[in-house]
Amino acid sequence: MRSPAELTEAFRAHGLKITPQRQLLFRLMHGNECHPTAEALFQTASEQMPGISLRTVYQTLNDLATMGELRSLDLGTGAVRFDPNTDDHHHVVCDHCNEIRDVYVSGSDALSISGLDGFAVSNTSILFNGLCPRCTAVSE
Amino acid sequence: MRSPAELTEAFRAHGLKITPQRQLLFRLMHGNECHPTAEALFQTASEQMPGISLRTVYQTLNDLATMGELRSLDLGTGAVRFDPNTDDHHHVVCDHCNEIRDVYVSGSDALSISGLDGFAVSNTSILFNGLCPRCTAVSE
DNA sequence: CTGCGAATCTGCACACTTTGAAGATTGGCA
DNA sequence: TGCCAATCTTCAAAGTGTGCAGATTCGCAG
Ligand SMILES: [Mn+2]
Ligand SMILES: [Mn+2]
Ligand SMILES: [Zn+2]
Ligand SMILES: [Zn+2]
Repeated sequence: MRSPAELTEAFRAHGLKITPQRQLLFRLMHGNECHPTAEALFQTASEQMPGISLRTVYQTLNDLATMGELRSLDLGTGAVRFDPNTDDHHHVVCDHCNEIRDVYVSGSDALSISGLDGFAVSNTSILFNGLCPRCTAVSE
Repeated sequence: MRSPAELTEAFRAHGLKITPQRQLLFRLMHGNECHPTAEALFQTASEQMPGISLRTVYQTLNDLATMGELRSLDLGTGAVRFDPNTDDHHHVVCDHCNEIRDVYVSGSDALSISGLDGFAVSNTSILFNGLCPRCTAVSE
């Protein structure tokens, strides 16, 4: 996802309005590495802008995802998560505390895969589940 | 997942009761390759047993999943899907009609992965998205 | 073959996430 | 400055899944 300044330019270029709500979300998402849910962003946003609505958070995040500025991820944690990192990468989820980290995988072209016959695959995602370092330490 | 007869035995052995509802679901799931949702199974079950409740379908499927007789899958299609195939395998989902097929992947030990440091990974799932043969044909 | 009691089933309420729709507000331009 | 389409807020509702209470029934003891 581009910087708040660049996004502001891009929005203007597309004839979209620059509202304080959008600018706030640009800032909150830029460089955000914690893969927040809309609800989590709403909480944070509400501190800086009391009265902002959850609906607007959803709307803006979905718009940004449609524009390709961020990815929306269903990692099986109940709510969709939003990721400004649009690199080709994957994720690992802690089954205990839901912490999420980026995972980079290479060499996947060496996999031998059967069952995709006839399918036009447009996306491949690898999801790792387990316990994060903290939760591993606690539970032993 | 084992056969309805074997499951009946296993249930008895665990002190669980054999009810017509459970037996019906044993039959509906055995060898079922379409990865149905609880709601879909409820529809089918209702034809053969009018009055069966959706709650019981959920309950029974979850019990079977807990026993390891079937896997519950979140493939991002909105509702959890149930799979009597407990082999180590993955899935491809058609983004247009939601058809799901099994995918077998080997050679994943040759992948080079970074970002899992400290995580105790207990499960890895690969999800392919795209268009099934039928939907590919239609949309061209 | 009964009858009992614990397990199960049903029906309903509710939590949670996300979206639809209508009316109020406002950014951007004339 | 004023207009108006775009945006925001608010509220209702769809869709999935679970908790709970009371009705039913399976499995066994007598
Ligand atoms: Mn990420
Ligand atoms: Mn499968
Ligand atoms: Zn953790
Ligand atoms: Zn299809």
